[in-house]
Amino acid sequence: MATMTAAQQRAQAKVQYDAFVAACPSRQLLDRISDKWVTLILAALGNGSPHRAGTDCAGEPRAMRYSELARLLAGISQKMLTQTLRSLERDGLLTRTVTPTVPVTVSYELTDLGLSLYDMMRGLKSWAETHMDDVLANRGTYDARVD
Amino acid sequence: MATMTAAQQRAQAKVQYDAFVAACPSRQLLDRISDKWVTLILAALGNGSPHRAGTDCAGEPRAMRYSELARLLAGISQKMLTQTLRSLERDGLLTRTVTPTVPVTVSYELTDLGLSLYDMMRGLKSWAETHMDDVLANRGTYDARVD
DNA sequence: CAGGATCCCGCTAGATACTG
DNA sequence: CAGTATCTAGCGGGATCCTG
Repeated sequence: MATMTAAQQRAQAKVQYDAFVAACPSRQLLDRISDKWVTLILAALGNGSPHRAGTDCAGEPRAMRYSELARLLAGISQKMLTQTLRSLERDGLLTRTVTPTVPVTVSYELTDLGLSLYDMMRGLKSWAETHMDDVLANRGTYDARVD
Repeated sequence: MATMTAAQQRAQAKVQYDAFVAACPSRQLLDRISDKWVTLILAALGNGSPHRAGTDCAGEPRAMRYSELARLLAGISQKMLTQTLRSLERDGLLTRTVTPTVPVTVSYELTDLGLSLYDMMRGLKSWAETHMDDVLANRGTYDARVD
């Protein structure tokens, strides 16, 4: 059993490190918002429509129905839409309201917490719009230098 | 060919939508920072060490060597470390300096752009620390309600 | 020391079909 | 209308081995 000292100890240290990283609030936040559809759903519910090319999103937060979201987020599959909405509901970022009409009507709306997250996303957005072209420019020159 | 109208048109709309989303600066930023190792490398170079449990990161930005980063980020594989550093260099977020000693010495340091991104990450971090416990609490009650 | 080259595996997004 | 169930392929990421 003397052979496990070196590699094994490193492996264990790694596990502990990973666990620590996973417990970090920033990491958890990133895991949540880095999901492609999460941000789009937030944007949809946050300003009444996902931002489109020309129109600079000027809507107000409002509730939306399942089918409305599905239409707005053109590329999403039913599975991912449902799954993402569920997880957001679970985290208290939005509310799911079922109205027992025939057929049933379900609507989704951001909570205060969800709105707060949406606001922070707009901060991200402004950083992105300020600096991403620099990044892309750097990327271009880097790629050109390789040839 | 009359059978392709419905499904096919939706498919095309989806492709265009996806392309639009991919071109969005916010999306590109998210794709970059949502990478697990990117944020950790940023944190490491940004304050002299990745934040640890007790010590509330109070270091200063400084250059680090490859092996130093590898030791600090205990869980990372060589492959991912190299790969991530390369992509960050490509984007102009850090510089890679080779000193032709024997054996070679390579050091990495954040650029101004990289520091700016690191600052924004700290904004994220503060949001996370303020609100993530709410999220986790909601998650707990939601799970309890299901039983 | 710093990194390139391969192989391989688990996860998950997506398509399809069905239902209360 | 608003989902659920199932199956599958693709790929990100890790482990391992090798080099200037």
